[in-house]
Formats: sequence, C-alpha cells, structure tokens
Amino acid sequence: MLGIGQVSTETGTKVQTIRYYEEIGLLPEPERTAGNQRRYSRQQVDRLRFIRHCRDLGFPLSEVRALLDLSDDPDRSCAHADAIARHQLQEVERRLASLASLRQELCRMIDQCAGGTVADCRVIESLADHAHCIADRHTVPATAGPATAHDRQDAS
Amino acid sequence: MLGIGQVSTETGTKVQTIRYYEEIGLLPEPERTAGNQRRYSRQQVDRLRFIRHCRDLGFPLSEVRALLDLSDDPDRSCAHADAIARHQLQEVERRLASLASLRQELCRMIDQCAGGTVADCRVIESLADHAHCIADRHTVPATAGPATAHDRQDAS
DNA sequence: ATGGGACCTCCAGTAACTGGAGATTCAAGG
DNA sequence: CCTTGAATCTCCAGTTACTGGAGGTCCCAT
Repeated sequence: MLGIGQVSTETGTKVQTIRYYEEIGLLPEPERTAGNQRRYSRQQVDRLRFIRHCRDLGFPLSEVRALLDLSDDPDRSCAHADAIARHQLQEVERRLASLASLRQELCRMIDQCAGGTVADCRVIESLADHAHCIADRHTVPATAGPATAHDRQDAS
Repeated sequence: MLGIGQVSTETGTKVQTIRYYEEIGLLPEPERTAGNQRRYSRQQVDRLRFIRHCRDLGFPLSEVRALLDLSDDPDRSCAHADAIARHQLQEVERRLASLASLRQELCRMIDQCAGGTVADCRVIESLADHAHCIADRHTVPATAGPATAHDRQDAS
C-alpha cells in the first residue's frame, strides 16, 4: 500500500489531481489509515496510470471514463473501445492538418519581418488582415453562425 | 456604426465573447446608443478581427494583448512582435511533433485490435501499459516533479 | 517526545469562453 | 402611433481539467 505522495511521483500525477480524479469518480475511494490518510493498492495505481496515459494521448476525461467502464467489464466487445480510439485518431489528424497550416502562416509572417519598426512589420500586418490567410479555416463564414470553441484549439 | 450582432456575424465571434473581450480590456468600451446598446466603429471591428486571427493561430490571449500593445505604438521596433511569433512557431512545432507520435501510437493500437472482447483488446491493453509507448514524452519522470498542464494539450 | 515533512479538507482561481434568466430596446409592419 | 418580435442589456453560473493556498492533522525518524 502506497501513500498518495508515492503514487504521485510514481505516476507523474500531482497529489491534487489524484484527489480530483477520486472526487469525480474516476478513481475509487482508496482505503484510509486510522489517521484518515489514503493508502493505494497496486491495482489502483495501475488504474491511475491508465488514466494518465489516456490523457497523454489526448483523450478527454469523458472518453477515459468510457474506456474505464469498458475495461471494468472484460466480456463485452471491444468495438466501442476501438471506436473511441478511432475517433481520437481522427481528432489528432484534424489537429495535425490545422497545425501544419498554422506553421506555414507563421513562417511566412516571420520571413517577411524586415526588422524595422512596428509600423512596417509584416508580423503585425499579417495578423491584422485575414485576407492573407492561407487556410480555409480562417475565412469567416458568411451565412453560418460563429465558430464554436471546438473549431479552434487551445493555446497554452 | 454596427450593432454587436452585426459585428458578431462579420467576425465570426459570439456576442458573449465580444463582451468578454471588452470586460478583460482587449477591446475598448464602444459607444452606446441612448438605450445603452453597443455601437462599434470599423476600427474596433478591425481590432476584434486581429484578436480573432491571433486566436485562430493559437496565440494565447496574453500574447494577443502584447501584440496589441505593440501595434498601438507603431514607432517601436518590431523585434518583440517577431519574438512572439517565433515563440508561437516553436509551440506549434512542438505540438506537431507530439501529435505525430500520438498518431503513431493510436494507429498501432487500432491495428492490433482483434475485434474480440475487451479482455483481449489491444486498445485497452495498450492504454493500460505505459511500457508500450513509443514516444519519450510518455515516460514517467523518475526524479522530476509531475508533468505540468503545459506539457499536455487539451482535448476537446 | 518532538520536529518537520507528508497529509487532510475546503475553497478559490485559472483560460477562454458559453449559456441562461429576466428585463429592456430597436426596427419594421399595420 | 402602436405593437410585436428579434436583438440587446446585465448579471451570474457553468464548462474542462486541473492548480494553489490556508489552516490544521498525522506519521515517522531521531
């Protein structure tokens, strides 16, 4: 049985995050010592490792949850797990494509920067003007509603 | 002068988001009608367009703010703007590399799925075991602290 | 027995929005 | 001029996936 600190260093997960996963029901409540401290079994550590790996692969927690439910019931068909993985692969490919076009545009912007004053800086100018965009995704939809948060990615 | 709804459809930005940008000081407070409704000038719409374009390119709002400050003062050197763009490019390339390795791993997982029950599904198995990982970034740091949120990306 | 690190709970905050309630205003049709 | 319905207003709560801190308790080695 491991303390939460050990589990944290072993899985590369912050202590708070482990407690958070417990709170939202991804991890079962662990045993406690007489003094109310969490003690984790190997099995629970593995489960956490599973979650972390999924997260590293970009799965949202909702899908991690689905995968966990699946693996809790090993007699069911794995078609669903496969579908989730395929969906995630699609997502990843979508992002790859979009990032590649961003990269192009950023490169172009930087190449054109003359190093003078902001007044004639192409970086700023490029950013000010959508018309220079390469990628379709940057064009403003005329008829449809505004882009959803889903259409963009998070920068961090 | 345009109402907030026109600005919204023209820039592909939700009405609430426009108000949000105003609230956090990215957009100046617009004029109001006698009845307290916002009226935007062309200049303000352009500023919003700039912000949106930056966001589309993956710049976080903090960097958008820096860029805006820069472009508000056109006599300064553009070195800073250039640096921000280069930083963003680095980020994009980091993500590209990481996504490419995710893609590989997901493909491998899916290829190995036999279509049987969960018990012998390679998707689940792969996710359960870090040891199969291709990419270094999935290895757990033994000495260092846990990965920061920055190290991962948001799935949506 | 004691000191200091690890642990506890609870709460607030982060980014970047999004959604809704309930009230008001604008613009077009009658 | 009046009505009606869409657009807008403010305010507040919620989202995702955590992160950080305050203030207090516990465990273990010396």
